[in-house]
Amino acid sequence: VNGLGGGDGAGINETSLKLPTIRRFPRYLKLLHELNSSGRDIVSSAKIADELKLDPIVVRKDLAFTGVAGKPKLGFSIPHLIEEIEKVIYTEGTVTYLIGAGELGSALIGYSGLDRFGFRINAVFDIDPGRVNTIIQNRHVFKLEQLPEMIVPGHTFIAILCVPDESAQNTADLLIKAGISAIWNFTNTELHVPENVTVQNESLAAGLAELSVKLRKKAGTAKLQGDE
Amino acid sequence: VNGLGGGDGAGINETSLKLPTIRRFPRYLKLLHELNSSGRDIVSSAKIADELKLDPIVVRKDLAFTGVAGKPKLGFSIPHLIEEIEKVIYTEGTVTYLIGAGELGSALIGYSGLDRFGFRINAVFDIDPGRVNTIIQNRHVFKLEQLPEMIVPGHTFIAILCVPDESAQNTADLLIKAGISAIWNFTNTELHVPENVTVQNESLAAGLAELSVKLRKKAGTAKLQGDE
DNA sequence: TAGATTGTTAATCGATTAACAATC
DNA sequence: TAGATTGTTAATCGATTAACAATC
Repeated sequence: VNGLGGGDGAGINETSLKLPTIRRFPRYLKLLHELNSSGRDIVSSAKIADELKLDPIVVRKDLAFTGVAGKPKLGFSIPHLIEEIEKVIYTEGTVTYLIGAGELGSALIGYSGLDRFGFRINAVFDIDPGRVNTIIQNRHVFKLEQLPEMIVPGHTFIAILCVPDESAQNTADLLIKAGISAIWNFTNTELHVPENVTVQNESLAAGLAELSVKLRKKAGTAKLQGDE
Repeated sequence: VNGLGGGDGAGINETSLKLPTIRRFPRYLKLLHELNSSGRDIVSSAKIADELKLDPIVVRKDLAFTGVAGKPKLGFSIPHLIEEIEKVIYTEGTVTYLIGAGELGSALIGYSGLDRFGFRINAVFDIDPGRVNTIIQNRHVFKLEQLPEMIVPGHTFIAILCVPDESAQNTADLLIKAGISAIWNFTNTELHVPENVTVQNESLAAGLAELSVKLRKKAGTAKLQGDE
């Protein structure tokens, strides 16, 4: 599969791939692209760990999943790592529809931060007559009712859900009925979906809560010294 | 060890608050508000677990951190839970500045999904002359250079970083120099900051990677049966 | 060879899950 | 009381950290 040698092939073993590892892959990928652009061809786990403030052992274990073999005393081939990590992250052969061209939705249309991961929104939908058939961020906005006929067999369809919290479940139901494979949920609503539909929740609220507690902890330790 | 001294009572013991618990708090809060609006006054851990698809034991352990005592056979007081969870999540006494009024930045200004957490952007800054001194989302955009003079002792200042990846570190350096306490980082750049500055990374790329792998795993198990 | 780095196996740590006692 | 739910202690599971062998 990946040229590098032995038949049994490198390539990712998705079954055992751990969630924290998956979430670190984009960080590796970005760094590797930067190193690559600067003309480097090989990098050590120590170097990566240093740049990303990780433990070198974590890096080695994560990279082991790519199947790319490192060379002792030298490190890992940057192009090979890039190739293999992209294979995991790339949403190849998927069609992505954005639902809800409001504030957050239009931001995602205009957002280029995910381009390097092969991310591309294939069409934009909305239910608001004021938005339907207008151009937002250079993209035509389709009527949501047109979505079902744009879902055909042979591809994986991902819906990015950017509607108001109140309409989240109703819209999800419509998408599920239309045959969507996955929902990337940017609302704060807990979606109820059948087992065969994948949901990825993106919760700003969770991040804000985390930040808030971090700050309070810091303030706490700053004030009451001599504790601990 | 954490004396927290006399006052005990209810209230959160921040020291031992776990990260997964913190990230679940907003989900509890949203549900509790909904139950409260529907006229309920008390709720069991089983009911919460059912609504949020969690294990009831997880819910009880999480709620234990709030210090609110449940009543056997009945459940927990909804208003009390709301009060205590809000104490953890609310960014009280903090001043929040948004840096970068591009696509993502303006989306965050217009986004109301965090209102219930007491979230409010106090001022908006940008470096682009085409944006400075314009009104975006009903908010005046200040010149970034004006930020330092708007940081004064006695408050905690949070910067929401929505600038292009390439200018992320430079902008962070400027914010740190100005005396910011925390950076909510929406860029894909790994920020290098001194120890006393809190960073909260919000990575869309991590979420996309997670979704991508989930989908591939599902497709894999659907296709190759009996493999291993 | 000597040295540095990979790669794997074992130990620790933390979070979830399970079991059960306490209580209204 | 009986029953249901809380709350705590123990067991399991998973991820990180440590130790060390393999290798170029």
